[in-house]
Amino acid sequence: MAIGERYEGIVSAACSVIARRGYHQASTREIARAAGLSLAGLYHYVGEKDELLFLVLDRSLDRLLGDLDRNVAEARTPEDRLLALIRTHLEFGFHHAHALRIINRDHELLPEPRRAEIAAKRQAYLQRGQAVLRALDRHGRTDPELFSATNLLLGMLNGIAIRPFLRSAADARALAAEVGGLFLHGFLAASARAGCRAAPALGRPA
Amino acid sequence: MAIGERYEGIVSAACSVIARRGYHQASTREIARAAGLSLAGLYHYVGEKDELLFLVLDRSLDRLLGDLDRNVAEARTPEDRLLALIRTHLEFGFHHAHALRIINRDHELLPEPRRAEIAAKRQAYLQRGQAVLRALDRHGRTDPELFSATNLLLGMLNGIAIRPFLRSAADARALAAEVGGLFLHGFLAASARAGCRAAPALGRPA
DNA sequence: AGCCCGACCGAACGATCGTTCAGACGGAGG
DNA sequence: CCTCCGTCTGAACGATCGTTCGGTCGGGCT
Repeated sequence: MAIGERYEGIVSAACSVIARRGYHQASTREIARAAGLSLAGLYHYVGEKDELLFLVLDRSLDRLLGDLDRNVAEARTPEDRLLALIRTHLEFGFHHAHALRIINRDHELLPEPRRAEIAAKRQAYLQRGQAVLRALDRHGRTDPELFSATNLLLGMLNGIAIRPFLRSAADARALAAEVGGLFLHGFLAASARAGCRAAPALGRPA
Repeated sequence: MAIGERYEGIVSAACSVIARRGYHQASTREIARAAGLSLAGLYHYVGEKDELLFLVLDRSLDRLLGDLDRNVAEARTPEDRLLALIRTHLEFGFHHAHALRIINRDHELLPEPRRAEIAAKRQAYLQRGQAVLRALDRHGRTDPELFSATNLLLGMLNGIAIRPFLRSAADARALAAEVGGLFLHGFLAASARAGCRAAPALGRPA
């Protein structure tokens, strides 16, 4: 077995066990068993349990950010960049469901200073989304408004990326188109600041 | 101290501690301390730790469903019913942030059979949302499409209800109007089934 | 051959967990 | 007065947790 291969096996075992049981319920013994090592053998490779969670989070966020930057860079229009972001997130949720689950559920459980390092990468992801929306804005939205809109979008994506909606890669792409259409129309049309009540062109006169 | 008052104090102490620390990290000793009892005193009122989580979830979901039904019944149009749902959810998130956090984060941790009982109430809430969207649909969406749209909407709401966006009740109302406008435009305008690419009236000719 | 060192294991450490039990306290009912 | 019962407690139980330590094994180097 090549060196480092064991290490990869440990990280992926930790990802699987932590995703299924939650970080604090995932015992080091169970992770060691999933990785095919004894408990002491696991501690030969990692210093403490926190390091396992950090490894999973750090690698997953790096991959997600890499996918996002690659896919957004290929898009030519602001609309396509939004659709690329949505598609990237949903495809990541399909291909790495365990990792996304941990990112959204267990990211607060890390002790400092590793928690800050992960939080920075999460914020970097949020800012990518905010930049995409800013380029798309027609209403002169302020930064706080764009920030909350970004959270709305990511909330939508995470709400469906976790649950078993995505059974195939085609599902992910179709759902991306659906979410893209819905959010794009709403974001472009809605006047965000005023408490506008309903769509004016509803065919229902007051 | 009136009878039952202690019980209420225990439930609210459990809600606070579980929300802050997570269910499995919230020890029965800490909950007892927060309720002003000894550990054994807590067990005089509660059979096991699971019961504490169940009590918090059950009461919170009852209150959320009650609020929703009351507010939706007051609305006269399908659009207003959607806005009432959004406002109800965000106001619940503001007034009972601890409870909503537990509902969204710890609802899977209950053992059977209580887990099924809570899941039924969660599904009842989802179906309320699905019914509101069905009445609003113009595109003849199928039930699975309405189901995923409901999850999109609730994902948006939970994404912002958790984080410290809501600093005041006025914030909750303003954000409800913003979310309502955004989602309503998107839901009414988007053609959900086809993979429509971008808004056609963007002023950008292909 | 002798040696070293990374890989790995069995067994144990102290801490904390959920839960239980025998009993103390105090007021109500006889 | 005594007794009963609901309320509440200190102290402990066994289980499981994260972590550590002493030691074994085997292949590469000299």
